Amino acid sequence: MSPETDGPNNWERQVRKGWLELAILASLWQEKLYGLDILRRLEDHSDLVMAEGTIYPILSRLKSDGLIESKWVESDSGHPRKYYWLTALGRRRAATMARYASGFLSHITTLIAPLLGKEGK
Amino acid sequence: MSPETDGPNNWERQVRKGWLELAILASLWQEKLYGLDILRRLEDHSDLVMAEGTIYPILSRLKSDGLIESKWVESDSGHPRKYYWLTALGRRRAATMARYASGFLSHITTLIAPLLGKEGK
DNA sequence: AAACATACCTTGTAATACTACGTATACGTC
DNA sequence: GACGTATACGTAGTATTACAAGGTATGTTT
Repeated sequence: MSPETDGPNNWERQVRKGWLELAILASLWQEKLYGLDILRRLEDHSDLVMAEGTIYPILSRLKSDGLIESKWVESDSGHPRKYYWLTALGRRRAATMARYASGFLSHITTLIAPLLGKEGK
Repeated sequence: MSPETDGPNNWERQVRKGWLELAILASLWQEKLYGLDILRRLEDHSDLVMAEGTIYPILSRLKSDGLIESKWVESDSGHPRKYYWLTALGRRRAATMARYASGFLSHITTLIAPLLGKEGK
């Protein structure tokens, strides 16, 4: 067992937290998607893995905040799906969040740069 | 009042969360610092503003995890200060976290890139 | 010795996401 | 047409994180 694995990925989880809302809005930037689809895409393309019990409450919150809208759609392969898309407000908010996040990412990048060089392993 | 300021900076807070531990470890990478000093430096150089009630519990946690050590030091300008520095384990952990964070930052950057271009204001 | 400044610390609370479970619809197969 | 399975959505309870608000201790200034 790796010596670094004892308190195992608590901090990984911590760092991933808080980005889910923005990630969901970003997923809907170009296309309408349904819940599990958003989840799978983020899992495939990003490091953002979230449980079903996580995404649905967030989608509810986003909807009640007026950032997204939804509609039930019958599916070819059985079982209906609830598709979501951005409202005008949601689109503006997503862009604003992205700009803020971008600045934040720069700060963090600068902050941790020294720790990425040679490291006395 | 800006039209975007209604649900005000909940999401900003959200995005900042989770990075505090790494930010504190990064602050201690080169030098020993005391609590309020860490807080002020992060406020000046990064976007990471945290309350006193936030930093001390984190410092306690980091210490009980064996990532940092501390020592009281008398100050010239009155009132003693508690200086913190990284342990060997803390240094390894900080480097590991930084590598993980770096990868994560890339994913997020890619994810939000489309939202940063021209935006239908 | 009273007022102020610095620094550290603690208690209670709100928000976020997770685990675990429950519900609904449709398909296949016998 | 009943049963098992797969897909998709949803909820209740819980743990963690950070914050707001307040408290303690030391030293300086007047």
